[in-house]
Amino acid sequence: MRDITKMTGLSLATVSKYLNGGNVLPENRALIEQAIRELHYEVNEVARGLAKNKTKTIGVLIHHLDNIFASTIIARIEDILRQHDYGTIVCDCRGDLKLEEQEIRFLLNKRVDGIITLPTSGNAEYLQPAVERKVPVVLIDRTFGNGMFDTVLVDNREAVRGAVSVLIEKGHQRIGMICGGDQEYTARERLRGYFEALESANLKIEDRLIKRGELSVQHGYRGMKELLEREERPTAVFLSNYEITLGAIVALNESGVKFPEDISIVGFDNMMLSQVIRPKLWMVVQPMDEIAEQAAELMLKRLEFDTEGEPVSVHLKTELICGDSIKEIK
Amino acid sequence: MRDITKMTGLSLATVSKYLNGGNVLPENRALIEQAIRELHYEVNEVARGLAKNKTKTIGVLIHHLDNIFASTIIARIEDILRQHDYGTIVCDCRGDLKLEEQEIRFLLNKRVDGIITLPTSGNAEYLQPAVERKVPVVLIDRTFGNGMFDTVLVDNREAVRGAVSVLIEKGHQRIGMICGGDQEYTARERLRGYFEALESANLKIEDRLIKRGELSVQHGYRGMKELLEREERPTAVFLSNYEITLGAIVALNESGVKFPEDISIVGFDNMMLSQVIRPKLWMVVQPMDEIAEQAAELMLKRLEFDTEGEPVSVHLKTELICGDSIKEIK
DNA sequence: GTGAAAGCGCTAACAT
DNA sequence: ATGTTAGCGCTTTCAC
Repeated sequence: MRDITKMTGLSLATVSKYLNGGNVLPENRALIEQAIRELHYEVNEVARGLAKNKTKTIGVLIHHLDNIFASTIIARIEDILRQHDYGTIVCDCRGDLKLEEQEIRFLLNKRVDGIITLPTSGNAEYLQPAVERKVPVVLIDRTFGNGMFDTVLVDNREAVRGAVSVLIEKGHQRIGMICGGDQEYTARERLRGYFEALESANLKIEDRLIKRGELSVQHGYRGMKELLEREERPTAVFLSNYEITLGAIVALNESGVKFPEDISIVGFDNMMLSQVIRPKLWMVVQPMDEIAEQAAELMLKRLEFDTEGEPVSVHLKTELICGDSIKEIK
Repeated sequence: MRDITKMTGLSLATVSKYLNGGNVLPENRALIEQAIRELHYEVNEVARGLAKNKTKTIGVLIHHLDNIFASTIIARIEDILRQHDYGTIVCDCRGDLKLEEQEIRFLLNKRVDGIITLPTSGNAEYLQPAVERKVPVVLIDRTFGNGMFDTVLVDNREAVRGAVSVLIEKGHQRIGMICGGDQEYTARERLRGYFEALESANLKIEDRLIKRGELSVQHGYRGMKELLEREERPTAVFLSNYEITLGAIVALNESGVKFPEDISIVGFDNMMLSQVIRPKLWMVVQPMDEIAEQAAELMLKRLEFDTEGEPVSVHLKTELICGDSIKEIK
């Protein structure tokens, strides 16, 4: 930049003004533009960040980056933010609470302008440093119910209730559920949807049919195996996320149990899976793109306008895709 | 930081030294530590970055973040780098050459210390700015054959040759291939492996059996459909990446064509898929973790030691997973 | 519209 | 071991 002033005879202030879109005499503008070209000048965003106290980067903290749901959303968010000149620093805390806390500090030290997160933790404690620094936070997929942050959620409860109701309508009474742990908001909501469906059909809730655990292929696999071993097998099982669905299907394949003949299933999260697997899976799918868009938009709004306004909560609908993985019984 | 000096009566230099692990009198150390605690002080990495001309962040530029191969690798890289105190700015250029070029500048302007990339482009042009600034670059999965950058590759050609040879051994003569476009290094290599296998078995290469296109579910789907429509159907098809495999299987399911009875297939990239899909898929799998680890390590080496040494190229082996998706014929 | 000067928060000689 | 000082590359106030 100094070189530009030398080359043009203008001052730092003028050049800076030009760079930031201010008014400059046409002749000077031309001068500067030429200098920039000749010198291959590019702004040093670090210096600018220091001077402006804004880095034009926002931190994205998620529980698992190698998770189709998360990575799809992040990809879209990144895309949108970049179009608004924001970069994103992505941190994956691998489902580790300690790491999650550290990562927030890490991002804050890098002076990100905002944080978008798919939380691991069940409480907002770890976000305290961000609150103190008044760095805006947008939550995706999970919330803490304290109403302190902008949030993008999906109607998990409703989605599961609907899907399980379909099972019930088709005559299923003993319906298994493989889901996440009670400490997770999303898992709790999905489980509640399951309960609600059973209750409103006056079916009894059997704890042995519910397999709580990680949202992992492993857990899906083991959960399904355990359900299959029971003397009174469920006639249908709800699989409450993508990884679990995958694992459960592996278990079925291995055990030679066919769906929907021997057992009915409904999966979650990945439309593609429902098309690839034969017979076609019934599946609850989330509007990933919209989740991403809403989250990015909420963040951009905070950044450009009302830094202090009331937290906003966006609720999105899921969709139930019909397939052939449910058998009508009785 | 200024507050710390006031609180402790020490100078900026001393505090800075402490923060950077220099020698400080035990008493002063204690003083500083207490001040830090009371003030909730955290380094401003932006300011530090400006002063040191090192940002401790490295840019990761990939063609598609919502791609299981890419996101798995990125997740692991991010993990490793963070353990060495490096953050990562992830950019997804969505397979767009223009964007890819822009993103490099974007990263450079953010003054990343290094760039790791899974390139979209077939030539190194867009990396020129990085070279000029002497920012180290590590290539993953694809190379430009100019030997200018550290690179982590997989034996694509060998992998496909091996897999196709298995098909041939099992009696297949008309073997289809659905793969990426000729402008992609990886696609070219895989195709060459296919050719080599056919040639060494003295089978003729039929261009009509080769479906070049995007590495997308779409292309896999259409490619398979087209192959199925031919009057002389291939008896086997090699599917040369994960998305293509997925798409092809959808096509098979839709068309009611069963594997391995009606057609044999070998997939690529995702072990999980091979377990979930029934019958079990034969599949070439890449050592994702190792790819990530090698890439991260190459980058760290450049950063900490020989910034000027000769480019290193790491070659990794793939694995061929046996399944039930190949029928022995004749 | 332009320029001079102060300052963003930190590091790195250099001198003590 | 500690303090003084200059400076990293840019923005921004305030005169002009």
